[in-house]
This record gives sequence, structure tokens and C-alpha cells, in this order.
Amino acid sequence: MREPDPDQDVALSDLQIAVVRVLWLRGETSVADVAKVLADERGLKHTTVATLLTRLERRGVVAQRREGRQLMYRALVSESQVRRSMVGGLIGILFGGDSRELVAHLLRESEIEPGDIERLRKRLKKGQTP
Amino acid sequence: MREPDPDQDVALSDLQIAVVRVLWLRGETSVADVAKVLADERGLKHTTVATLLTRLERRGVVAQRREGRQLMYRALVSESQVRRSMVGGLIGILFGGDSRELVAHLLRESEIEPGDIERLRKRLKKGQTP
DNA sequence: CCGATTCTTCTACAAATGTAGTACTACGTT
DNA sequence: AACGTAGTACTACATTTGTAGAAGAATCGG
Repeated sequence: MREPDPDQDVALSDLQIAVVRVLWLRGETSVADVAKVLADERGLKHTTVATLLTRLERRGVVAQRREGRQLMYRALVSESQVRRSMVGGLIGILFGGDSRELVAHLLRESEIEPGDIERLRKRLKKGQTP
Repeated sequence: MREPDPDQDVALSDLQIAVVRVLWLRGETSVADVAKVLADERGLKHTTVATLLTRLERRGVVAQRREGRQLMYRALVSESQVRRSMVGGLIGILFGGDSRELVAHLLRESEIEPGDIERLRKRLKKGQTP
């Protein structure tokens, strides 16, 4: 019930990501099952999760399919897409659009150490693009 | 008119950052001057900017000082703080809290090239912590 | 002194978000 | 057949955000 969304700028809130993450991990999932996870993780009620899913569906972030009385949901955006979009957004507004500045920040703030980067480089070279 | 805010988790919207950025660049600035910049940059009206600043003041992100009839505003949070907080937040929700994964993402998505990192490393080594 | 201008303060309002209760429906069970 | 149960759909409501007009006060220009 939504235009297939040509994607781009998929900015999701913390909570919304938590919801979609369940779908990323388990593929198509019933509302009840998503709710179970989120109830556990954050004490959310059934209906809250249902509302969240409905809204995400309206936005074209997930798709629903009727299975008897139940609704099954699956993500229409991949985690990579969301990452790309949100990291890109952050770089745009906080680092003048220069991603290297973000890395510089990470190094400077000791969020990562130079050694980490070496290891990443090697890993990447070996061609792992999970 | 706000508790000095012990800082931490300073998540600002795009627009809010645009406002605060003016203060970062020019130090204490009058509403009119901030408004001038934002009117230019985004076609915002005076009163919109005034509202924005009032709200940021209420949240303890900026401080106001009365100068005759005018209000002068200055940022109470630094760009680094905001960057730390927001980058940290993103890493938390999108990369399982592991900042190295963010770098991996950046490399993978070709948002940066390995050569860039070399250069950054050298720059950092020379002790520039701007 | 008076009108035009400048500024701040209030109020308004729509959209998005977080949270959930209520109502209605279809099911499975004695 | 009657009931509790599971599920979805609607409605509700507070907050935050983006935008701005209206009102009122103070100031400037003549």
C-alpha cells in the first residue's frame, strides 16, 4: 500500500531502527514476534509495536503481507542502505560533507586506534564485503 | 534561565546545528545577525530564528545575554561535543557500539579511500589536535 | 512629538514520534 | 453455543520540531 520507495535518505529514529533490526535479523516476522523481542528489549507493549510497524509501512520502510489473521512484515530497506544514508547525513551536517573529517574525528577522539585501521585495511584487501 | 547542563547526549537536528554553527563561527551573536545568516542560507524568517534560539536556550544548548533591547546568544556546547555525542549515538544504534565498524563501513562504501587514512595518520602523528 | 522600524514575546499549527488503550473480529475450546 | 484469546484497526495524547504571524515595547528619524 505504498509506492515502492526509490530509496534515499532513510533516516530512522533509534526506536524505529530497533524495530527494523528485528526484521533484518529474522526476515519476515509476525507482529507478535517483533513485539516479543521489543517487549523484552524495551518493555514496549504489543499495540505500540503494531503502531510502529504500521507507520513504517506507511513510509515504505517495511512491507506487510497478510497471513490469515496475522500480518507479516519484512524490511524494504537494508541495513547498509540505512547506514549509508544516516552516516552520509551526519557527515553532511557535522563534517562539511567530508567523510575523511569523520575518520579524523574518530582517531582524534580515540574512538579508534591507528592499529585498528591497519587491521581493517587488511581485512578489506582480502575482499570481505559482507 | 537554565541549569548549566552537565552535557552529554547533545543530539541536535539539522536545523538546530545550522543555528548553533553560526554561534560557533562568530561567537556571541545577536538574534538579528544569526537570522541574517539563516535567512540567506535557508530562507528562514526572523521570528523563526528567534523561536529556535529560545528553544535551544531552554534546553541549555546556548545561553542568552541581554544587551540593551537585544539578546545576544552564545553556544554552550562545542562542535566537538556535539560531534562526539552524535557520532557516538550513531555508532551505538547502527554499528553495535563498535566504532571500527563505522570505519569499515566508510571504507567499504568508498566514502573514503585507504590513501586518505594514511594521510590522516600522518597528520595526527604530527600532533594536530585542532 | 509622531510615525516607521526593530526586537522580543506569545500564540498557533501541522507533522512526526513515543506510547498505549479500546473496540471489534476471528478462533479455538469446553 | 458461549467464552476467553489473539490480533488488527482506530483513536488518543503528550512532546518535539519546523515555521511563522500578531502584539507590544522601545528606538530612530524627522
